[in-house]
Amino acid sequence: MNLFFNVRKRIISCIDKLAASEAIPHGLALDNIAVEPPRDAAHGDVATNAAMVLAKPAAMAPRDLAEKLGRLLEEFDEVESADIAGPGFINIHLRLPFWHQCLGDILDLKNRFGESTIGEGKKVNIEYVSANPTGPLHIGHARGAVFGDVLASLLTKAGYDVTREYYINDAGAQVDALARSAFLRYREVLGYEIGQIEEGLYPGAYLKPVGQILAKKYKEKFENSSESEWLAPVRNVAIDEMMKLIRSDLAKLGVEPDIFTSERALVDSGEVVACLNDLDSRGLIYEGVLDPPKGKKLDEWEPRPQTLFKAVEFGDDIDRALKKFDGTWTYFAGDIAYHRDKFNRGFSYQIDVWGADHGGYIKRVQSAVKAVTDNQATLDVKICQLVKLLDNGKPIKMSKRSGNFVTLRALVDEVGKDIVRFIMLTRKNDAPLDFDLSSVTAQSRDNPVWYVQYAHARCNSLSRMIARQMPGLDITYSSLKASKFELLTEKSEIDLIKLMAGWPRLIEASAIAKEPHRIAFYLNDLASAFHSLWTQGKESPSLRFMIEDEPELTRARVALVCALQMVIASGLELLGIKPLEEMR
RNA sequence: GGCUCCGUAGCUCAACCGGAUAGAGCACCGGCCUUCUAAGCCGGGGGUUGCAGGUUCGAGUCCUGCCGGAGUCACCA
Repeated sequence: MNLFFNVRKRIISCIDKLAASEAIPHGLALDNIAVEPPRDAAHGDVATNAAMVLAKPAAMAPRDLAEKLGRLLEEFDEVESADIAGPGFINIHLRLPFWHQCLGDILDLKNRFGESTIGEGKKVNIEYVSANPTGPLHIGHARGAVFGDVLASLLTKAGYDVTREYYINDAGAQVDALARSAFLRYREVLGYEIGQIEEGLYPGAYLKPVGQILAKKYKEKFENSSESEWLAPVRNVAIDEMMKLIRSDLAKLGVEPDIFTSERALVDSGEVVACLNDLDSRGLIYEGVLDPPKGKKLDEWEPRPQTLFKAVEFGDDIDRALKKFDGTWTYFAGDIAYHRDKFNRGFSYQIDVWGADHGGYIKRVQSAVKAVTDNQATLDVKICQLVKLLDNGKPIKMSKRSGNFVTLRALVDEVGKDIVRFIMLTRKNDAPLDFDLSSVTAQSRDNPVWYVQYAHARCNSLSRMIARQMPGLDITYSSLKASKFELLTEKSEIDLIKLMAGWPRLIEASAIAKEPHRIAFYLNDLASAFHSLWTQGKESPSLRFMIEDEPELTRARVALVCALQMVIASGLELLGIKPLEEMR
């Protein structure tokens, strides 16, 4: 399905032939042979460095080897020419019928076009968002949510068996602070004056409904009781309510994790203790004193003995604490157990999506994963950089402390989920992203969402036009599939097919690199090629899609547009975006 | 100071696990609307890929050292 993969097979068969004829040695390493589109389309459809890679081990001059390979490649029907260029590249031009066949394949496969098997059904766990259950999600979470969700779709399309997971940090001091904040709201409902909410608690109004739920559930039960009595029950209610809130925020964005795992449940079930006992039995835990960090902040440093994990043995910079001063587990201790738990659930391939502020935590967790799975698991961590929210070029100020920050919900209500999703993927994940509220809804070339949707809608507008102007022409799906593709001979038409033919390769490359943003960029390219072709019809009537006295040519061109629409739609589908049928 | 990420056209960014003459958009200049949505398209100028070395047939991409920016730095999550 991936044409570059197919050409690669051809090339390797040619290498085998050369080896069989003793022209080159047997068993040369083929791993470094690249088969890819040349940067400059004038160089051909497919280029390979095979001759350059093999030249040295074959003890031949690259160009001589290229010559031999090229001649053999030209024996294949679909190969028009195989030219030698530069230091020994082989540039392959494919014949028109090959591209016409591609178009037919796309129409046959519909939105399954682009599916790949490189994942080989391997289980992958993608953990993303994983925000503290202490309040509504904000705009920064939106990026991680979209990134993780689309990465999951992408890997699914590439043949992996993907599980989307959300880790609930419901065991630390933060949720105790949440409980205390909710308790204040509870007292507020009971008629007490709560005054200024103290530093360190959550002042947001979103906890008022939780206060009411508590009041309804417990009446005056905790009115005069001590914290040790009310903390746990209030905390449970508050966490439940926050998770409901978070789940509905995510759902608004079209994000629905497959499973939610609770940190507290891991602690309560003894998983954390079991995990650390295991490390301890292997001599990887000790009581020790860390050196102070070099450079800054020397003043507040006090050397203290702590329970430490030998992270250095597994690649981290220093050993890491497992217990806090009060004797409870650190977040890290829970995280070790959590990643081990994922491994025990069958995920030897794990991906975590984190915010930029957690970058310093990567080595630590990776070292733990190595230790705890005996190097049997791979953990990739993808970092999403900050999102800067702007309005007409001016930054919108946000402060989480005051409870005054732009929520994900408010953002989605303002511009819509599809736009949020697309814009979040208009930058590489590790680059900062500007999100300008005023420009993302603009209907112009510089708004990529609009531009891609417009291309999709334009495809429909062609069908409508045909129905009106050429009512006798059958452009049902089955008729389009049977149309005469050989009538498509214009360069720009074939170029469009070539671009579409690159979709499977793009999926695979994006999946390997774990870079879903490439899909958004590709869709932009596709849209651009189509808009260009469309406008060419203005100047050259022969290039129009609809030509009334040439029904067969028109049908073939509609088939081309139909295929394009399918590819755009399946790309948008991958991004979790609904393609628009018409622009309004 | 340690670690991580980033540094590409005036601006915002691409560049497919090392490939050929580094590409788009915006802005600027010049064209294209009785005709499928001009909400668009075409053309032009614009670069020592932060600097200096190294690895090799070949480096924006890999390695080392600097410069500049962001994040982070026992015990929080």
